[in-house]
Order: sequence, then C-alpha cells, then structure tokens
Amino acid sequence: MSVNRRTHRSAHSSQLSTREPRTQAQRRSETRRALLDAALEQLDGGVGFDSLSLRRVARTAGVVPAAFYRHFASMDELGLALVEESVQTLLAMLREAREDQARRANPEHLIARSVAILVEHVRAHRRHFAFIVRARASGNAVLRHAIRSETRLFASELATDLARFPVLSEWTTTDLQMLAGMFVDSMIATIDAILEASGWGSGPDRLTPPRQAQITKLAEKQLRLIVLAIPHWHSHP
Amino acid sequence: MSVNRRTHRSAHSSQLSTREPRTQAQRRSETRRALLDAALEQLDGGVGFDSLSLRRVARTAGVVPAAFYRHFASMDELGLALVEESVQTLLAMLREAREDQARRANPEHLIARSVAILVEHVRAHRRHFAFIVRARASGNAVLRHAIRSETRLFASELATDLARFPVLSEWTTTDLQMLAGMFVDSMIATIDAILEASGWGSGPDRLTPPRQAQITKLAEKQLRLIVLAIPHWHSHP
DNA sequence: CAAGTTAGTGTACGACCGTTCACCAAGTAT
DNA sequence: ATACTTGGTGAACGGTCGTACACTAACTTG
Repeated sequence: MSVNRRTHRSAHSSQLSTREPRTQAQRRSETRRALLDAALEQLDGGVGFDSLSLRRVARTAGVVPAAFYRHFASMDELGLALVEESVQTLLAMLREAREDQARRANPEHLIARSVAILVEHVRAHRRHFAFIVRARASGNAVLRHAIRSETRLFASELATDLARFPVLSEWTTTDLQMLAGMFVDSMIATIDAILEASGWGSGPDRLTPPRQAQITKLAEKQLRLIVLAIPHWHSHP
Repeated sequence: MSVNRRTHRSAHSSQLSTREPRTQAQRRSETRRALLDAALEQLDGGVGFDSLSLRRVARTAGVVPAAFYRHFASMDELGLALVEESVQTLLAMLREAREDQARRANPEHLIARSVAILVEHVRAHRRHFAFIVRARASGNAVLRHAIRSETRLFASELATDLARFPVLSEWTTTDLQMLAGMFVDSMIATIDAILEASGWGSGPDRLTPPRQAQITKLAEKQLRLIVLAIPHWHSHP
C-alpha cells in the first residue's frame, strides 16, 4: 500500500526508511493536494470532467476510494476547488499583464506583450487552463455555472482596467463589458488553440515553435482588429 | 416490449391495432433515427457526449442494447453521424443568410438580419446546435477533431462569401480567414449564450423574450465593432 | 412457397462505478 | 500516560456499463 503511495506521489525529501512523522495538518493537505493533482493529471490527458471517476482519481492519488470522502463530499466539490485554484491562476495572469503594461511608457507593443504573457502562462499552468476550457462546456451544471460566473467576474475586472485608457474613458459600462467580453472570448479561443496544438498534455510538450508562432500571430491579429475599431465606436440607441 | 416502443417513439400515423407491415429499409432507418433522436434528446438535457451511455440511448430509443450495433459500431460512430447532420444544419443556415443578403439591395441591416437568422435557427434546431457546442470541447477526441475540422470548413466557406464584399476585395486570404474565424467564434459564443439562457432544453422554452433581446443586442454589438474596424485594416508584415 | 437475409430479442459475463461501514494506526490534547 | 480525534484501510453492496452470442420473427429473394 505505502509502496503504491511512493509510486504515485512525488518522492519527498529524505530517505524512505526514516519514519518521518508529519503533523496531521500536513498529512491532510498533502493528500488533498494529491487528489487535486490526480484530477488535473487526468484532465490534462484527453478526458473531460464528466468522465472523471472518483475511484480513478483516488487511485492515482495513491489512496483508497473511501479516503476521498475525508476531503471532498463529492467530485463536484473537488471540481469547485479546482475552479477556485484555476481562477487564481487567471487573476495572477491579469495582474502580471497589468504590471507589465504599467512598467513601460509606450503602449506600442501592448498587444504583442499581452499575447506573449498569455501564451507563457498557458504553458506554465497548462493543467489549470485545460481544466477551465474543458469544464466550461462540460456536462456538469454545477461546474459550468461556477466557471461561467468566475469568467464574467474576470471580464469585469478586465473592463475596469480598460476604462483607464484615454480612448475608452467615455465608453459606457455596457460597452466596456462587451469589449472586455470580446477580449476574454478571444483569449479563450487562443488558449483552446494552444492546448489543442500541444496535444492536450500528451508528452512533455508537443507544441512546436512554428505552431506556437502561428497561434500567437493569429491572436495578435484578432486583437489588433478589435483595437482598430475602438476609436471609431459610437454607442448605439 | 412493443409497449415500450410505443411509449418512446412518436406515435405513427394510423391505428395501433393494424399490423402495418414495413419494408426492411423503413424499419432500419426508423430505428436509426430513433437512436439518433434519443442521443440528441439526452444531449439537449444537461449531459455531455462523454457521459452518454449506449444502453441509455438504446433504452430511450425503445430498443435493446444489442440492437444498437445493427446501426453503429460504437457511440463514436453515432457521434460522427450527428456531426454530419448538425453540419448540414449549419450550412443551411449559412445558405439562408446568403440568400437573404442577396435578396435586399442595401446592406444596412445586414448585421441585424444575420443575427436574427442565427437566433432563429438556433431555436429551430436547438438540439443540433447544442450537440455541436457541447461536443466541441468534449473529452472524446474523435468527435472533437471532427467538429473542429468541420468548423474550419464552415469558416472557409464564410470567408469566400466575405471576399465578395468590395471593402474586403483586397484582403489577403489569411486575413479573410482570420476575420471569418472571428465571426464564427462570435457566432459560437452567441449560440452558447442562447442555449445557456434557455436552460439547455429543459422545458419547452425557458428563453424569455427580454433575455433573447439582450443576447441579440450583444451579438449585434460585437459584430458591429468588428465590422467597424474593417475599413481601417492594413495587413501586417 | 421455400430458402435466405436481417433487425431486433433475451441472457449472460466481467469490469468498473459510487457509497457504506467497521476498523486501525498515528498524531493530539489533557 | 490516557483518552480522543482524525486520516486512511479493506471489504462489501447494489447498480450500470459495454459486449458477446444464440435465437426468433419478419421481410426479401429466388
């Protein structure tokens, strides 16, 4: 049994022979993490959240099925925990983009920079992004709504950022929300393209540089087109 | 048994008592249809294609599980048949939009008309659209790729339509593809919104008129913004 | 009308699933 | 040191699943 655990969980620091007592809190959070990671791992392979089984998650986490319930009342609950995690990743990305933009005076390469940050983040946290994009259209209503609502929140935050640009200072809130929504949609499409091109996590990294460049170019083009329209916008009756 | 069939399959023409002999071809295609419809029905409820079971599909089609294999070698194959069907619906919509646009001289309300046609089609063929949007991000790799490829084809067809507009006559093929892709993405987002708002088919129609109007307005806004950018576009190095 | 083909039936199999429960060992609090 | 709490175990349950196979009723072909 403990052999199984050593097989699946990443090997800890020191020797295997030492008993290495852990506090209960440690023990608890380690297993919880192992469960979350197991789920993410499965999701990163081609399967969707719906066809994710409690037993398989527990198994890859190196734990007996019943132990799952010590941490989550159901798979839904684990899913919600993953949503929370993934949203943190998203917000961190937004924050980085914000700071990056604040750091440089000229907004010349703003689009290119933003896309670069996005691509970089997707590669760094592929599993979180994969989870979001997948569960977004999953059959699980709970998760779907949770993600939808978090996504709307994300768009709102982006909208307030956008409001700071002089060109957008006069835009109505509704129009800003619409614009932010379009950016988010484009972002999701780009994430989707990257994940699809990288084979949904099979192997270390199947996303070839030329393919990545192509996706990047496309994303930049789309954003450029949208940005181009902004100065000519006038709100409608 | 035949009671079950009568329960699930839509009642045919005449009396139930008459023996009503059918040709084998009829028999075959009727059951096949019943299977496809059963799948669509399930999909229109909240479940994704992944968590669609051969047994349940057969059951709601009023047929024993083994009979499924007389028509499809696997659920994947049924899925591909649904893709084909749904794509036909998509193309029909594109055709209608094309003819509608050809019919009227002034392209004034072109956007509003296009959106209206989209919304109308989604309401008329909700199950097909639900299937496409759902299976697009499903865990099933076969279906996902089939839909992706068909979607690309659809975008290409739209691109050639766009090329006929004078404003776009000088655009490169790549840029046109990008533009068409954006329209398709926006379309998918709108479809998604409609389906989400109509409660994924629960009940006859939970999409309230104000909500529909709101979604329509948003879709039109997004398209209007994109269109606004077109005259100012210049291809990039 | 006889022989052949075919759509659908009924049964059975092994595999996996989610959930439960009594139990145990190890960390914690007194 | 003792009693308590807690995370994890192992076995068992009833249920659904996909698939296989022999069989039958009905349509088709000669």
